[in-house]
Amino acid sequence: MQSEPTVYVVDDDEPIRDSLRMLLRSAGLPVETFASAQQFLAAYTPPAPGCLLVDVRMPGMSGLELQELLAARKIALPVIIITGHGHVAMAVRAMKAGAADFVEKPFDDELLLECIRRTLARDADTRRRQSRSSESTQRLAALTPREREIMEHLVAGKSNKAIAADLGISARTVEVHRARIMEKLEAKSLADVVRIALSS
Amino acid sequence: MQSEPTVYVVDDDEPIRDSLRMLLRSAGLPVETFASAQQFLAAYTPPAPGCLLVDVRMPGMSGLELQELLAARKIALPVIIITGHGHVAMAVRAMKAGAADFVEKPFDDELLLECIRRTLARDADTRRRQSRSSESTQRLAALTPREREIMEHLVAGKSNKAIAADLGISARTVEVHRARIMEKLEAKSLADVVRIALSS
DNA sequence: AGGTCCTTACGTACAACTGCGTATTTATCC
DNA sequence: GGATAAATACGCAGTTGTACGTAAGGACCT
Repeated sequence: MQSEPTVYVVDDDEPIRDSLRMLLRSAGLPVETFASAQQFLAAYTPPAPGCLLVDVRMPGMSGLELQELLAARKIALPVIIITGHGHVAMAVRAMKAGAADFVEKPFDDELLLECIRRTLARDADTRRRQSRSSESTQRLAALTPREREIMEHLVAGKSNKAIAADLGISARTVEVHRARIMEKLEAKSLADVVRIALSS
Repeated sequence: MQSEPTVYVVDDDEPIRDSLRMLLRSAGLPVETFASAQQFLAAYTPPAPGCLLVDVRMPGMSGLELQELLAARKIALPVIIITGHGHVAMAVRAMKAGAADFVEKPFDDELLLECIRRTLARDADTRRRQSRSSESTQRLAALTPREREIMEHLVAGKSNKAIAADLGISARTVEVHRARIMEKLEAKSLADVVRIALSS
């Protein structure tokens, strides 16, 4: 069960949270608001799609720290940084750290919405791509160590005979493993196997 | 013959050009300076490696415009933007447009050097990766239309027979094409063909 | 007229796929 | 402890797929 793409707003200033919630809701976007990075982290269950709208200056964990923490945990939720007193160095740092955008307060409602929509669209796109590759990863995980070993030889372009010689086993055994690999990967041809092995 | 990675400095202010040239030369980095974007464009021969150090505010073409022009021409030279009077929106725009960094004047010499070294290192890395993929592209370009068509069927996992049936030709012809494909791509196995076809 | 491309047949040799049968080891569950 | 499943291993035989040498014809472009 995967949830709907949601805009997660994290800001310690309640009036701002409320106004953002109104703005986003009126634009038809699902919103959840949090008063701190900790609250957000407690509630967010990866890898729910959407994007994060976070203020830089907050008691406890700052927006930039939250961004870095998500990156360290390999959570690919795009982050839009909002700031009241931003300067260039901070913006550059955030963007280099992978922020989707960096917006100064006071912001124009329409521009912010536009920016959020673009970010959500890119996130959806990224997730579509990743779901395909994670499907490959899952199938690969179903292989036994021996099968994986033989698959690597296959992808390297070796013949069954050569693999058998390399591993000191009979060609027949390689064939059996090969058949199992094709079955587990749902591959109908060697080309499929190579594609799946490379796409993980 | 490929040139050495060079730092291309573009700034209309001569004292700054000179001081940057001194700084970079003393750091052992090859430098070329230009007074305008046009001068740089006239002298730069893609895809020479290195990085571009460019001021935002210049008569004629601005640094940001130059950056966009390079992107439009698909010239992958990393760009470091320098500015005297930058603001956050400009920095964000430059970074979103793919700038490697965005530095405010007056800058710290050591920090700038560090930033340039990182950018050069990343550029060298990117070029290594791309040279491998462009090798594939070149080989693929040597295929005739018919060979390319058959290669696509092969990569899709079809057998010679199936391809022959699809194209309404004899299996032997497919074999001949297949052999030519392997030869031109310098592939020793079907797995190699798939890899090359996917890596382009 | 020569070059490249696309096409084909015959025959030989090797490689791969499949079904069927067998066997050992290890892990897991009752 | 015994049953069961999964992983690993091997052989034979038959069918299908692939590789390659040789030889050669038609289309098209320069």
